[in-house]
Amino acid sequence: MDDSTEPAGASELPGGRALPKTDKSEQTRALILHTAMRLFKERGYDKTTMRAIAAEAGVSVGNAYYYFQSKEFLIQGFYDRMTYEHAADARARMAGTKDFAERLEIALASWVDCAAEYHGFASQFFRTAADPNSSLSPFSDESHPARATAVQLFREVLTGSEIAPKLDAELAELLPDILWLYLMIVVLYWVFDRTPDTERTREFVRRSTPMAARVINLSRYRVFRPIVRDAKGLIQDFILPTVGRTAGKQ
Amino acid sequence: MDDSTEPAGASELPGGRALPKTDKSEQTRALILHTAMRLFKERGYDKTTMRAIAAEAGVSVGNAYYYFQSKEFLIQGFYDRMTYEHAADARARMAGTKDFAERLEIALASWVDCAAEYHGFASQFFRTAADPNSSLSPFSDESHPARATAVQLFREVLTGSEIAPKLDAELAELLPDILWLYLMIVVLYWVFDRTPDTERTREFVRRSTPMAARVINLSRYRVFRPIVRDAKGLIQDFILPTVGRTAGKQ
DNA sequence: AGGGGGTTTTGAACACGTTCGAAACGTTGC
DNA sequence: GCAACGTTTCGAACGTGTTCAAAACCCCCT
Repeated sequence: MDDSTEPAGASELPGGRALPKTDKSEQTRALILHTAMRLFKERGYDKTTMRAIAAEAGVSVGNAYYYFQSKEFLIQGFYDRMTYEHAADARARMAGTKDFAERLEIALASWVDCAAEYHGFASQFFRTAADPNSSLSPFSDESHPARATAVQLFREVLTGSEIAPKLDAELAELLPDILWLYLMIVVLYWVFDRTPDTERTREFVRRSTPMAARVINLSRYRVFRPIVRDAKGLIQDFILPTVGRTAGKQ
Repeated sequence: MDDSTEPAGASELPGGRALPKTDKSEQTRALILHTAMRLFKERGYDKTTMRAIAAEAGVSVGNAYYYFQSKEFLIQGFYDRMTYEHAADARARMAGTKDFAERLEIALASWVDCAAEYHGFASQFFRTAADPNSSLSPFSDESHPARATAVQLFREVLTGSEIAPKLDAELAELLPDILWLYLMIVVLYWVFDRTPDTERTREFVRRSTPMAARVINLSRYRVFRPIVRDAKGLIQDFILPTVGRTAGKQ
């Protein structure tokens, strides 16, 4: 419900964002971001002009650009925050559950819920996120913190479930990243979803998670060894490196 | 090597493009498109201004807009054409091959080859293609012809192979669309690929096609019945409808 | 009090996609 | 020849994202 007022430094990336010289500048920054998010929700991304944001926030256009490299960058802050909120919400919701499929479903459903209010303009900036050169791309270096947070969540989805100990260690290592990719697919589905309250995406999650869980479960059996080994190799060699290898770090 | 001079009507969609009143206007249209493509290749999409295109083509900006609804629409023509060329090239290349995995690999490798010269600016307009509201989206109605062409190609990849008759009929029905989705993943990979000559994507294709073929092969065995059935249901109910159901049409 | 240095803020100016009313052109019928 | 009408072409003007040099502000030092 309430946005605003960044976790203060939590999402301050040393690499790209504006330099926070710590004082009321942080307040201005928050004000601008807050105003922008409100207008985005009210009118959509494209229809919200930088001039409108500045005017509404009571600052000059130039000032907005002092804090945010570009209009797109206004989104990164919100993106980080949502990831963080999602992780917290998902953890809380799956606390009492041990079943892997259920945990996975909860984690994904939680994302859909957290993102719900932004669905209106999500597609408009999804375009930007799809640009490989954009720092908004989920694969970019700038998105690394958010990605790491999400991957960590999926690690917990796994380790908190009863199938965790039964899995091949190497596969268990890869799974969090793979599940994150799975989330990316759900996000893609969600962006394109035009049904009321994105009901179709929710249904998609309900239907697909048990199957995903089943596949992972089956991977333990002897018959599947060769194919699982190949799949692992493929993902390890071709997918994760491109995606910004989170695996193997801490 | 040579672009230009649209197949004359071949890619004229009744829905969206400019109305060709048949005469030298078609020539102007082609001139503009041709010039645009050249400049895109030379300088990239973003760095090519409409003014530059118009100037270079020796027409006014307004004239360019008379033929093309927007800068993005300049791309659709080329997109259609490439799809067409790809289908032709792939067919020729896999003519003598019966092995499914090989045919699949050829079809995908052919795409990478056909797209090679556009890789430079592909990522810049890929952004637009990722917008669900854009007609450039591979899932949009406007892209339906191109999609249908590609799906048809994959149908032939399948029917021309020796495993075709052994497959469950229902699955065989779905496979062309699924393989097209596979191509979309390759495209995604390719867009993000920064290696010289997109060598990594080529390697990805070489490595992933045999595995895909193996999975499809395995689907015939009894043990996998339930999971294959679920997967089929999932794709049929949730993926294809969203994607613009080509399946079931002729 | 007065400077000096960094930080923050400003708004005019720029570039580019796009629009639009009007002009030029071409064809057809007289 | 010319008038009428649809098609094509033009280019000035608009809206918007972004830049930049200068001003305002703030805090510390002397």
